[in-house]
Amino acid sequence: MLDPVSRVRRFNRAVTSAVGALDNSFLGRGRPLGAARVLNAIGHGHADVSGIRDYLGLDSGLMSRLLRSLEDEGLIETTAHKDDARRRIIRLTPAGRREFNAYEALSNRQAEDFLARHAQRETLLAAMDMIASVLRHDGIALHEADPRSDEARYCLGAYYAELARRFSHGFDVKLSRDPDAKDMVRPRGTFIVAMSDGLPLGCVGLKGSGAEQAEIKRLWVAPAARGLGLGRRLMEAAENAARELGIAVLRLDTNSALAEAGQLYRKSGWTEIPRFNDDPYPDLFFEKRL
Amino acid sequence: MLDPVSRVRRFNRAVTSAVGALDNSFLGRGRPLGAARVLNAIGHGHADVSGIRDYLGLDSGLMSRLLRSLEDEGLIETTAHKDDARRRIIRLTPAGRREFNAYEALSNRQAEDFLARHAQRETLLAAMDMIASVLRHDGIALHEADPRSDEARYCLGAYYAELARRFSHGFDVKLSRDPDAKDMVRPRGTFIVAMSDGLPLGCVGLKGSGAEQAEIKRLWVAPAARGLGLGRRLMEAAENAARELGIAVLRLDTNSALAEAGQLYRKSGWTEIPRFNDDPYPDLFFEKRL
DNA sequence: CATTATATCTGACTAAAGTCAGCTATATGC
DNA sequence: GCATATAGCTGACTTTAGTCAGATATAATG
Repeated sequence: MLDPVSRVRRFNRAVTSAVGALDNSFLGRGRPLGAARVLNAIGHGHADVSGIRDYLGLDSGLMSRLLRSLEDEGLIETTAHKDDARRRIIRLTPAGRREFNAYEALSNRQAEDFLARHAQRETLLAAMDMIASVLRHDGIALHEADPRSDEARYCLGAYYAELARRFSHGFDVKLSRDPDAKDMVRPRGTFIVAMSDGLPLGCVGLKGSGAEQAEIKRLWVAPAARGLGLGRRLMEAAENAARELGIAVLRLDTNSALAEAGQLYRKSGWTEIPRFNDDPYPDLFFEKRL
Repeated sequence: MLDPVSRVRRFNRAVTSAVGALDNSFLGRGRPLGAARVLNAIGHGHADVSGIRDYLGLDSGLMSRLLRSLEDEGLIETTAHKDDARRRIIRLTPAGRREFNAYEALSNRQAEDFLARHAQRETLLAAMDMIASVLRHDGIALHEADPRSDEARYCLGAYYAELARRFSHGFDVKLSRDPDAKDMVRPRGTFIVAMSDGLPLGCVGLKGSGAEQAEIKRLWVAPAARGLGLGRRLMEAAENAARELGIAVLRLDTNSALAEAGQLYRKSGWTEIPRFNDDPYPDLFFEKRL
């Protein structure tokens, strides 16, 4: 009925009016939108003038005036940067914090109303995660994290849950060769998570032993981020980290039920090798020389 | 990791910047956004001044000036309404049509770029359909349509495809008691589709025979619109139409694999009755006295 | 036909956003 | 130490959006 482009544009129309409604609710606090946006940027942790300017895409003159008006209202304080007195650091005053909290409450309220309109929350949220991930595709950042950190554990939990769903006989971490977290921390190995605006979207572990051989473990990409090439990016990051650590040969095990993963390995220079462990879950084994 | 409200707000942030980008690309044609929006509204078929004003939420004075500026550019022509000379009818000139097409090309281009960034188009489009449907929840309109019309056939096609997916032994329309289209057109019966901004989201058929008994057929709600209470709305509309047509008893058949449907019927005054036909697919039968 | 309502337009205004040149203070490189 | 670069600020300006009170023409009503 509707072609794909029309469907995207239908989405755009729907979303444009919803965004407009949020803007209008922000005007309810008697402050122009520009000033409200600057206040919110500061509340969300942007502390330096040029950072806020870049984030909001504002002209330096305009920015300066908006800061002045917030200062006149007693909502912010500015001090010179410790190492560079040309730069200014912005901080919310207690009154500014209260005002920021009021804006936060408005935003939260709107988000709750949106969710309340829909019975299948999780389906809807998954759709929103996916779209936000595509839109902010360029903003998906990979960084190394401790495998015991919150974001890493979130990814691992999602990974195990997905294996349990996809393996016909389920999945129990305890039966699998659960890599010791210490082996996925430098200098032995590392653990990499992909984050997009606060939401973890993927992970991969490099499990080393100090020897010149290491293993890739726990490659996972959130359903919301599939199709964006994130698996490949994670694998490249893991391989680069391995090279840095002086590792010459990488191995990994996987299961043929995870078709996308197998395809990714074959397309990026991995070769199938015979079984090299007695873990009950994997049935496919790969190797790559760096 | 992120709570539901934060996820909605992450979505809002992503979408706000995307909408801003579209606005900026629209500014590239050397015309303020307000004028561009009016030109687009006209191009999309809004022909009367008050219609455009309501659609865009503009003040009458501002609207008038924007029309004047488009007229000065030679992009539109205004004539008096045939029956009411106070009202003005707006039409694009050939130059206006060209300019409108340029905006359309920009929008289409953006939509294509968006789709190109993602491997799984259909998944992404389904997510966008769902969100647009929730956002435009109030704009989902039910209207009667010929069961042979494009929108009705789109719905029926989706309905059959879904049955084929959900029935363990598939579904073949030819084996089922396919209601004759004539029985779902007034005065015997009717067919109702739910449309949201050009996208069909659901349907239901009322199959009559001229007698005081009729059957409900083909109740379908698009996956993108589930959880919005659309099934109930469609059923109410069908029951109202039945009352109008002087029908006293409604019957329907369904399959226990379609759990949501059975639940809906039970909750809205239907009672289970014994099998009343020999169609191979249904295994549950309901009746309701109006 | 007079009255009232409606659709659109015009003039006069304001607020907000944005632009740009030049200023001041500080930092950096040679 | 001096030239140059950088960060932020100020003043003067323009554009865009929006508001509101009438004005004008036409339509509907009794």
